[in-house]
This record gives sequence, structure tokens and C-alpha cells, in this order.
Amino acid sequence: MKLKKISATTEERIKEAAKKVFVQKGYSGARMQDIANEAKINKALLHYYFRSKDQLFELIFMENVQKMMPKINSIIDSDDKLFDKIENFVAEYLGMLSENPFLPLFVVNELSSHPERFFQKIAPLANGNLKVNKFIQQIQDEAARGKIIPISPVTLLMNTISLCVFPYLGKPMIQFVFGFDELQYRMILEQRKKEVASFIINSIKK
Amino acid sequence: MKLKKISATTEERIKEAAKKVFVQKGYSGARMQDIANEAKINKALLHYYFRSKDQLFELIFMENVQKMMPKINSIIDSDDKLFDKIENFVAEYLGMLSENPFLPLFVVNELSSHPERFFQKIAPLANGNLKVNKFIQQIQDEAARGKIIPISPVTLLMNTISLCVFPYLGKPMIQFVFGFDELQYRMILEQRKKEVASFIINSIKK
DNA sequence: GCACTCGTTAACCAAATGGTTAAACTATGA
DNA sequence: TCATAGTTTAACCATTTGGTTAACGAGTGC
Repeated sequence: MKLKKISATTEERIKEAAKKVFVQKGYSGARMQDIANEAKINKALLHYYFRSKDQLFELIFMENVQKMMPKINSIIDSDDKLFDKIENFVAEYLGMLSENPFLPLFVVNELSSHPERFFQKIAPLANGNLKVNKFIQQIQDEAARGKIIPISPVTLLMNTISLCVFPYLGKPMIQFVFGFDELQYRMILEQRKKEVASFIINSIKK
Repeated sequence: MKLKKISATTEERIKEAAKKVFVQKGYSGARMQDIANEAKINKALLHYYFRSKDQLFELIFMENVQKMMPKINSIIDSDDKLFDKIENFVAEYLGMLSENPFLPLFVVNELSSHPERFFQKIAPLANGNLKVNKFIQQIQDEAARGKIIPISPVTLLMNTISLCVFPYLGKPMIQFVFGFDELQYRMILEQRKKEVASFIINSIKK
């Protein structure tokens, strides 16, 4: 009861190790032994803290997804002007991604292989849902007022997310095509923080 | 020796089954038994035709990647004008994707988890490499002539690929965010064939 | 010092899984 | 019809893997 700090540290170490291994190898590719090794503990201790692989995975997954949702929501649901909002969204989103570069692949994979697990656990949380309504309304208004070209809000949002996320998903492919090494690619990603928003705004501006 | 047709059919059935299962569950998620079931054959027959899981996977993977490469190359390396080329590229690429909607996730996953397997086998093939040089030159020329805004060729190409591929990778996520069912999403993807090129051209046009 | 609790470990277990083997089946050509 | 070669299967094997157990250890309160 006293050395709570130590046990908390162990739990944290496990979580970090689990995130690293899951994200790198995917659910079925990840071995409990890998995670134990990574956390430098006995495998049985994993099950002591987190009963099963399933539960451990779900915890890691949910913790990370839930960390992202509110941030995105707060921007997309703000009262900023459209162009500002796009800039903020891109900046915030790319910032988050550069701190969690492997999260997209993790999420996309999990969502593809076990959609039900996600829908059942995340969907019920009201705050889990993205609040896109205001954003959609805003785009329609701007188009009606002739400030931007007519564009389906869905298209615009999909394009924005695509431009932000894909470079993280397709990193190895892009590196291969262009022959970038790690450092070069990191610079490309850094540069995109400036480019992406204006690319989008350019394409809808009248 | 005579009933080659039957054995070819079996082999084909296995390949199709393998592609389906691998693409759906990923390498480590896929079970040889799943593939056997899918192909309606005995598991031992899998090993009779394709010695091991590794070899079967690699074959499926390579066959599919190699099917895509030449198509993309022929467009990107053509002598069309830039805007035409962008339109052709997007049309061809999205067409191919709509015929192989799960391929992107498959490729991205394999490339992320076993990059070496890919680099060693694909990279040596000269035609495996995308021929981006002419395309890059073209963008630089158009920018110099003031026909388009100055944009890094890498950025433009990355953005183009992002806008094409991401909707397939992020399908479940996007479906979830917007609440699309299968049919609606298929329509969205269909619509993008018209939208994406003009979105890109808009964003670089002067 | 002693019992008690929590954290940790080595050893173990059962199920799953990739892969093998030997036998059976089928068509063919001599 | 019979030997042969290719195809298919059921049964089997070894290893991997998630998960359990029982015991040990260290700190705590009495």
C-alpha cells in the first residue's frame, strides 16, 4: 500500500510497452511475451495487472482514441471562421499525429478487423462521436454566400482528414517511392504543417 | 497431366481464398485453416501447392503489387499535360482501388510490419520503382511558367495519393463519423472519381 | 517476531496453429 | 488391367501462445 509509486510505475511500464508492441505489430502480431520483455517483467505479471490480452488491448486502444476525440471536437465544433478553423484543425491534428505517429495505423487496423468492438464501446459514449454538424452547416453557409466554391461538406472533411492522416499510414510506401530516409521524411511531415491548410483553402477559395 | 484444368482451378481457388483472408485479417491474423475453409479444401493441400504460409503470402502480395505498378507508371510517365495527367492518374488509380478496395490496407500493413521483405523483393525490380522523375520535372516547369502556383512536386504527389487512397484505408472510421452505411459509402467513393481531380487542380491553379 | 497483503516469478497447462506423413483416390497411358 | 503420377485427405506432430498456479518475497501493522 505504501510503495504505490512502484506498482504504478510497473503498470505504466506495461501500458507503454503494450502500446508500443500493439501499435508496431497489430493485435494478432503482438505476443504477450513481447510486451512482457519490453516492460522487463514476467509474463504472468501482465495477467496480474490486465486479465487478458483482449482486455489489455482494448484498454490501450480506448485510452488512445479517447485522448484524440475531445481535441478534434473542440476545434471542429468551435465558432472560428471556416478558413481559421481549417488551419486550426490541420495544425492541431498534425501536431497530435506527430506525437503519435503510429496511432493511425493502429486505429485503422483495429477498426477494420473488429469494427463491432469499436462501435459497441465507443459509439455509446456521446462524447465519442465527432461533432461535425456545426462544421457542415458552416461549409454550406459559406458556399451559399459565395465565399467558397460549392463543395459537399463530406468531401471537404474527408479530403482534410486524408491529407493529414495518409502520410502517417503510407509512410513506408512513400519513403520507398521517393527514396526518403527517416530524417528527410520527418522534415516532409514537418513541412506539411504549413502546406496542408493552404492546399485545402486554395482548392475551395473563389 | 490431363486434368490440369482441375488442378489449376484448385490453385486458383486457393489464391483467391488466400487473398481474401490475408487482406481481411492481415498476415498474422490469417489462419491456414481459414484459407483452406474458404477454398473448400483440406489444409494439407495448401502446403502441397504452396509450401508455407510465408511463401503463399509473399506470392499473393507480390502478384497484387506488381499488378498495380505498371498501370500507375504508364500514366505518371506519359506525355500528357499536367492537368490531364492528374485527371488520368486519379481516374485510373481510383478505378483500380474500387476493384481492389482492401489492397491499400493490405499493402500498408505489410510494408509497416515487414518493410525488409518488401524492399528486398520489389526494389531490385527496375519496373517496381515508380517513375516519378518526368512528373516531377513537369510540375517544376509548369510552376516556372507561372501556370500553377509554386508547389513542391513531392507535396503534390503525396496529396494526390492521399486523396485517392485514404478513403479506402479509413473507410470504417469515416463511416462511423458520418454514419454512412455500405451503400452510401460506395456512392461517396464513386462520386470522388469526379471530385478529387478538380479538387487538386483547383488548389494549384493560378 | 508474526501474520497478512500485495507484487513478482518460475513452472506448468491446454488450445491453437503451421507443417508433415502416409495412405487413398483418380485419371491416364501402355 | 495395371503401373504410374498427380491430387486429396485424415491423422499426427512440434512449437507457439495465452493463460494459470503455487510458491516466494518484501513491506506493514500488530
